[in-house]
Amino acid sequence: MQEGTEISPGHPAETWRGDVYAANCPTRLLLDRIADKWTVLLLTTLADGPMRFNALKRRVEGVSQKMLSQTLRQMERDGLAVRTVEATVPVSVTYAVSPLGLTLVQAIQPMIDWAETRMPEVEQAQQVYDRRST
Amino acid sequence: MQEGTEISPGHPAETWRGDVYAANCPTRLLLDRIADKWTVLLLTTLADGPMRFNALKRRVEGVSQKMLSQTLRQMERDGLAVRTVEATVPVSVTYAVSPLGLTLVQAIQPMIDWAETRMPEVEQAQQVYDRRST
DNA sequence: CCAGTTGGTTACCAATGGAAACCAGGTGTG
DNA sequence: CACACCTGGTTTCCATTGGTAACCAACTGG
Repeated sequence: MQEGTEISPGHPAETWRGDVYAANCPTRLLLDRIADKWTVLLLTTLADGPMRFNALKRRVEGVSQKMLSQTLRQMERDGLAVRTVEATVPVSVTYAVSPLGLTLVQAIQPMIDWAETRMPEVEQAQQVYDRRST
Repeated sequence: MQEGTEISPGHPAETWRGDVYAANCPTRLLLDRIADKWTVLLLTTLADGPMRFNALKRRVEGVSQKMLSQTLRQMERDGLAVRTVEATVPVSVTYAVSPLGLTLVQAIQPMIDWAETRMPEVEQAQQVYDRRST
């Protein structure tokens, strides 16, 4: 997830225009970064306001410390989140969404809304499918 | 991804209302299903029109046959895609987005649009980050 | 009869993710 | 001083996941 995510050099920009099919279109690149269990969750959580490392850990049920620090570092690298270290005692590290990250949160909001209204239909479809196939 | 994705029985529906934090809120459930490398890609590809198995494989660069069949089956179970077998020779299997799937495609469209316009900023952020930390 | 089409499944192996231990740096308590 | 405990991590180890490639079944056309 870290390596090989840069735009492959030598590919003219026009190659991918509109293709979700080509491996280097922007949608693929975006999915390479946010299509994991935690990034979207952390992004929306941070959208409610800046939060410290352990607060995030407590609030987002099920994140391991490892994935939390790993995902946050990646979000920082991608310019979606901002990490601030305050030299208090003990040291406190605060994470916040960047302006760019906020635009992504807004772009993802319709998907969240879809989940809230449509997930029951998905569950129902699963039940129908499972009953048919057993 | 197949097991443990059903709504945990015994959890009152009010538990998750609004919490992205709780493990059983609809957003988490949605992410459990679409936050992988292929589902979103296949969904948007199928949104252009129904397509046969091997056509999908050829068009979506990089999908293995295994993940293609696995992801399509899951999308069918979730009610997002419809699988149609025509008893021609050789047999032809066509996949299409369901009406429910189409509403999801529309819900993720803003995210796709974000990718098209904002990914350059992400790449720039990465370069700045990498230069700082080396 | 053999190659090639269709749409898969299976076996094997490398990479990813999660649980828990460990670490550094500092405070406060007995 | 020794010890427990807070902060925010990193490391280790193991289970699950995903990719590669081989195999399979059913049928056709040469």
